[in-house]
Amino acid sequence: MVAANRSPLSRTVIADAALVLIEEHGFDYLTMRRLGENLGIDAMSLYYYFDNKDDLLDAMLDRLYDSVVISELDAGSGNEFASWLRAIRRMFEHPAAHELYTKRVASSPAGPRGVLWSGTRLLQRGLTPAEAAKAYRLICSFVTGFASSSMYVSAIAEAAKAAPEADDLYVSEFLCHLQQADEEETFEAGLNMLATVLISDLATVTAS
Amino acid sequence: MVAANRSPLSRTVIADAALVLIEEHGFDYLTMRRLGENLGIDAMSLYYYFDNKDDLLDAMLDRLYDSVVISELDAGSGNEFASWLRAIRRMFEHPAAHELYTKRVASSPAGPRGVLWSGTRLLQRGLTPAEAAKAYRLICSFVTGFASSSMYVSAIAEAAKAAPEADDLYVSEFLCHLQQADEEETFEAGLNMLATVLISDLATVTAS
DNA sequence: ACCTGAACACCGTTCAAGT
DNA sequence: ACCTGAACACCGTTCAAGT
Repeated sequence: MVAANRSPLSRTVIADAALVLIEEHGFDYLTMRRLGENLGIDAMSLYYYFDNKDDLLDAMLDRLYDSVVISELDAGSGNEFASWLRAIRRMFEHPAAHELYTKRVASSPAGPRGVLWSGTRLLQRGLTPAEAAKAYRLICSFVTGFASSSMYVSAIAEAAKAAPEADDLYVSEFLCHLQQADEEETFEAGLNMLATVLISDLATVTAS
Repeated sequence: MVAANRSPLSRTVIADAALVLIEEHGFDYLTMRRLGENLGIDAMSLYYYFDNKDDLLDAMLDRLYDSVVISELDAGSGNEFASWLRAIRRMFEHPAAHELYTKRVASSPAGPRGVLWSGTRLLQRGLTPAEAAKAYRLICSFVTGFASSSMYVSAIAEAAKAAPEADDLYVSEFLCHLQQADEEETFEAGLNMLATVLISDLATVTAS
């Protein structure tokens, strides 16, 4: 019989608990010991479910990816690709996402899943494999880069205001716009640019 | 008199030594204790030069930025901005760059330096402050995102080959192209796209 | 099958003390 | 001014042992 005061444990349950822990206290708060305590078990019991901490991180990233695919796809609308990219951007708003992604995407099952999904969509749109690869590379760079830079542009712009160059009126206005700009609007502008150049007319970019 | 068997210490000398340590052994190898040993001093002496480890990391990122600006600028060629972006991409080839950038760019002096430099260039090209802010956001997203994804695309594509979807001929060709594509050529395609859309004709993207 | 507890080899950091 | 060494409060992980 399972103890009444806690749900039965599994890799998924533990990974989700770890994500919540980070939501509440930040990435560095997550330690095996604290996670164990939070789940009501000895920290070392976690090694029954995971080989090591990296294995846990991989599972966490995979859970984040799950939440994207399940919730966001309005499949068949003809624009699933764009809405998937928007969902990825939103995924990166989770305080764990960026660190998990850069550290573990190469080893988590989430990595292949993302590439295969995107690649398939691009090929369906009629791109050749070579074009699709180049398009994927540019799109993925923009989306992940945009998401990461979201986290610190505002702080950097704030710090830059103290520099002597910021006495210049245009420069200081530039910095203000950097802080106040609507993230979603800017992201859409980027998607727009990518769609225009890559999908309907990739050849002009491809031809070096 | 300074001991003959080592150069006099300073923040700069120590930060450079830390960068070398990472080049040789990877990011996680860098600990205060190992860095101290490597410099021939007690690890705790490092706290005479740095408030804490984050302070050291900030200094390291600033040193990486230094190497970019000094070496790469063919100023006055009319295309300093593009060559600066290329130099940033090359900076990210240093095994410490990505981790330092994402962790510390918000607090290192390198952050403001980069924003001010880029902003000034964009304004000189005749963009309004609002246009320059949007352009900076998109360019910065692409350049940093491209640099980070360079580190793992190939590994992800390799892993994806094992998935059942990769039995499809087009998909497997797509994955091969992803691994074999010339990084520099793809990066140039991205720069090209940004320059075309943002700098000579930003308005069409800006107008939502 | 699932969990515990002691133990090991590390961390970053503080502080009083040395030259 | 520059450096040391002991000490503190942590880490991740292993392993033999318990139920």
